[in-house]
Amino acid sequence: MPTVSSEELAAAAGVNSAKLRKDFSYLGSYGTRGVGYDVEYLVYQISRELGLTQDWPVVIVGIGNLGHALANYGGFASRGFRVAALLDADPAVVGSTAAGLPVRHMDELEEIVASQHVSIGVITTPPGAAQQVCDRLVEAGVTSILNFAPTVLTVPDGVDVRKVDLSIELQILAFHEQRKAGDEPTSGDSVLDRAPGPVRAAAAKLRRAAGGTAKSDAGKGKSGKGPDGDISAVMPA
Amino acid sequence: MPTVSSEELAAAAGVNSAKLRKDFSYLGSYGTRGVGYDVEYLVYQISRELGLTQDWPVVIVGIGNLGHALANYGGFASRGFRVAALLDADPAVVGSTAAGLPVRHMDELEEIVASQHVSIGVITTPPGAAQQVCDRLVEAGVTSILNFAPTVLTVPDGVDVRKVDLSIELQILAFHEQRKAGDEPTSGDSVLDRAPGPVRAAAAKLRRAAGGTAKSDAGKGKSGKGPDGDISAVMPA
DNA sequence: TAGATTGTTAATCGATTAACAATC
DNA sequence: TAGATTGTTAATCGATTAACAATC
Repeated sequence: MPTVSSEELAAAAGVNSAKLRKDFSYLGSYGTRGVGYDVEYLVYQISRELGLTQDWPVVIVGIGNLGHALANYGGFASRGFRVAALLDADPAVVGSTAAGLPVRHMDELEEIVASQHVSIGVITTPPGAAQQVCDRLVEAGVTSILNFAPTVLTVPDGVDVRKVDLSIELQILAFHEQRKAGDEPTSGDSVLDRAPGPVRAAAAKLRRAAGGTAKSDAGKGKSGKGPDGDISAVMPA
Repeated sequence: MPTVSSEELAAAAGVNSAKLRKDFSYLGSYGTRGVGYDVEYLVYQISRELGLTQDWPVVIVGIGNLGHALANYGGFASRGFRVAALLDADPAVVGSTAAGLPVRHMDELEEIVASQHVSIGVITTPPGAAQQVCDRLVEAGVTSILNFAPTVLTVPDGVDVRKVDLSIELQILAFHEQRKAGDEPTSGDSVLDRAPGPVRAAAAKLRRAAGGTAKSDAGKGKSGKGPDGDISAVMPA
């Protein structure tokens, strides 16, 4: 399939074709009127804009179960992420092997970051060590940090931090479960249903989205899609 | 602090107070005019609506590094999630202990789900086993599945699946890194800047959001917040 | 009563989408 | 040329927010 139309792509993604064309137009004019988009060229342009064509060396600090799991994670390599080093402060762990790489001591951090031009660090330490590790990463020159520790990190301006809370998705599932069960004290209804007119309508809409069959893959039509179907809007950050 | 006003809460959260009041109103009228919201009562009502006051037994299938890490994850218990069982198909793993719980054989799945009323299953198996495990969870009565395997699962209507891709957040960081570096081939500018008028403005807005200091915690003012600051809008699902 | 603050209406703002000129 | 499809404008839709009556 050498080319694809906005209509086809939009149908596959479950979105409006005008929105798709408009979104693409922000990247430039990569389509051909009367023909569509060249698939290979489009994939390249989008990949490039998202930074997926670059090689990103990362260090993982804290090689417990989660650090191990991430080191082995297949999805990293395919997105251009390369594990430059695994680091730990525990002498009992240093020297062992994970995902074919040796675990090195934290003291080597600065040298590794400098020599391999590492700009992204992943923190998988226990919560108590996270801020200290973060400070050291920043000091060494890392400017983006992915934090799996349940700790809110403080960083200087110019450094990005993203926090991954592994229980967020479980909370979203539980929210839906609760609504599937319809086990509210009063007659199976949520407080939302006791609210007046427009609120009740919004509640019904929420319930349809929650009880629907929102799959993890896109393109199964429009039900459960869009802002109304995204219950994460009402979940805490 | 027994009560709090929408103005205070909005300032702390970095949102508009009218929006906060409107959002709260969807849960009911829990405030008192001239006074504000009773903190304890509000926390309870929101927790209840989100399902955080319930106990949710979950099974974790696939006790490799990631399964181990999740079993040990402190955030689960505090959100009402209780690990009902750890399961694996590998006889070499069955019988070992993780997070103080014995790893049990997959053959016990059906009995555990039925007797402990498990409605949520977590899949941390290798990708090749995920669909098979998923089918069996569904057959056993599980209606919500959290999938960490890099596999798109097919489930019947009425079953919710959420897929966790551990590299998504890394991709977002890399996207920002790319823009910090400003290392586009042509004079440090993105293709976005070569687009006409309104598009260039949107691109500049995106760059401000990307290059800004978006921290993982809320409440540091409005910069980098809101839809414009959420780069995930342009990331693939 | 006077001051404070909610809950909600109405105005504003921005995002989505229908429509269509441009053009392959 | 006729048909197809993009890129963009203008209309529509929905979400956010200013404003304020209700009321503690």
